[in-house]
Amino acid sequence: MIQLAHSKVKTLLATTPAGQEVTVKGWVRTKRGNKQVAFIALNDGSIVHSIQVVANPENFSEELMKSITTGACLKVTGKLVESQGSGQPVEIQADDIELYGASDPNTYPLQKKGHSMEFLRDIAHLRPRTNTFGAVLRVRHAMAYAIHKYFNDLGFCYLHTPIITGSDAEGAGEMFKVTTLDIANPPRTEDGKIDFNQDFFGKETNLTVSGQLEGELGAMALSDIYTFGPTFRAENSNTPRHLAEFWMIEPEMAFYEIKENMDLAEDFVKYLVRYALENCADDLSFFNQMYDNELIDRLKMVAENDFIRMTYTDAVEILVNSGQKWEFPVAWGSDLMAEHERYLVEKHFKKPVILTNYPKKIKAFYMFQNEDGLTVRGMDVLFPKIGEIIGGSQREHRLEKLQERMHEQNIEEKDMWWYLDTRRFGTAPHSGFGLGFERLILFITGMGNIRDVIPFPRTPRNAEF
RNA sequence: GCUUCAUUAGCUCAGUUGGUUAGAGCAUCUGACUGUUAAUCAGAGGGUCCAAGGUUCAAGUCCUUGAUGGAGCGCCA
Repeated sequence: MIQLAHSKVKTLLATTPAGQEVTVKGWVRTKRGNKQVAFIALNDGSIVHSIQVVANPENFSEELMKSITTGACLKVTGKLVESQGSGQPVEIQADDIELYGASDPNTYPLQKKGHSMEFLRDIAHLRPRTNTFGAVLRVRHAMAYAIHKYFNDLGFCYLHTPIITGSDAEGAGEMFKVTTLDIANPPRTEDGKIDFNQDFFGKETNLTVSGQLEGELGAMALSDIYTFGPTFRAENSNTPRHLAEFWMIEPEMAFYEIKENMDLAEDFVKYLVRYALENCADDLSFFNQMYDNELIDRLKMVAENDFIRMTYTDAVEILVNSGQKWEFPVAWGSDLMAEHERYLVEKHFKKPVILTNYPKKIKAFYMFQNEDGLTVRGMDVLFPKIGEIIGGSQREHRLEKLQERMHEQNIEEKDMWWYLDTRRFGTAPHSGFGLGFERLILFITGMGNIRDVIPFPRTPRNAEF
């Protein structure tokens, strides 16, 4: 493995200090002290903590000492010793300091004290340098790794589904158009419509809103696949839980029925929560202390307890008999509103809930139809605070039943010939679901707004950076 | 998209019933201090009160419109 001449802060903080010479490189968080001694908190993003560099100003030029301000980048060489102060186990007695890049304190926007999340969003190019975003980005990385590890260990195959898609029947919301046509003066057909035959792909194309349909094609050959990639929805959604560009994990499994689908979803999420508790302890402690005192307790609760599983019909009965006053009335056949889902998860059960067997009229055409003729085998996993974290279903694998639903929803068979082929040739029961990656990170970190768990959020009227 | 709240110093905010020269903490700068921990102490500088229009003798404050941001809701992951 590569050996660098400098050490990460994370490594040094876990090293037994014996006066050994070390070199560290990072960005200054704070400097304090007097003419006799200066304390520099240096952070390189390897861990939420900074390392304390102790410098005797007499050993360095006045110009250098003045340049060491919040945000400046330094290379420090010195002796790693046990700290005389009580705030940290080790510190570096600096012998040599090199200034890589100064940072004018009058114009550098980050200060040592707290900033609002809204302000930090305006300087998203610099916010990774804060404790909070460093921690978010490390947790985000750890969760991405854990997702691949989980599925790899289970023998799933990572399938790359297309980002540019030519299918417009997915029905998961408004799509972003992809075109190379001159939008000011597009070519027209004889009847005046835009002639997409002259476009790059020779047809109308969009950014994907889901990799599911292509994922099913993979599952019908490799048995168990998952996708993990960016997803785009051109919906004008202005909430702390929606992004126009987000990342989604979509496993798709041949031979899984709805029960196995729920088992996998529950095991998967619990694994990720346990992984975070075991591997992101420093960052989770930081979030628990700074943002949400109940975060770690809540994560443990999710990791250690079974999720509630119940049908839509039973949930409606609970809601009707709850005695609550609803802004939207509860009735069998209508979709559950946020207030209903929150009541079930946060008040009634106080733990995650998986709802299944929804009325077919409110769910997508591809969901498996139950014997009752009324419901389909969809499932939603509902979490406290963030609501729906997973949506999925057992898929309708019977050709005639699938065609029937497509006709009812006016979906053209000719546009979906390749999807229907899986039902024509060796069809099999299969299931899958979608996990919103950023919603997972919201839950794991306890952050309140989805725009603060992705490096560069894309939302209506905002595509800066 | 709907509803609602907000926008005052670099940041976070206060600003009373519309009334003289718009304040605080932090940050910055200067000085003090021999080990600090969001260091502390003393002083200084720092303002197009979101924009445009209106009411009024007088607007940061009231009205209208717009912009931006937050929250709730819808759509969903």
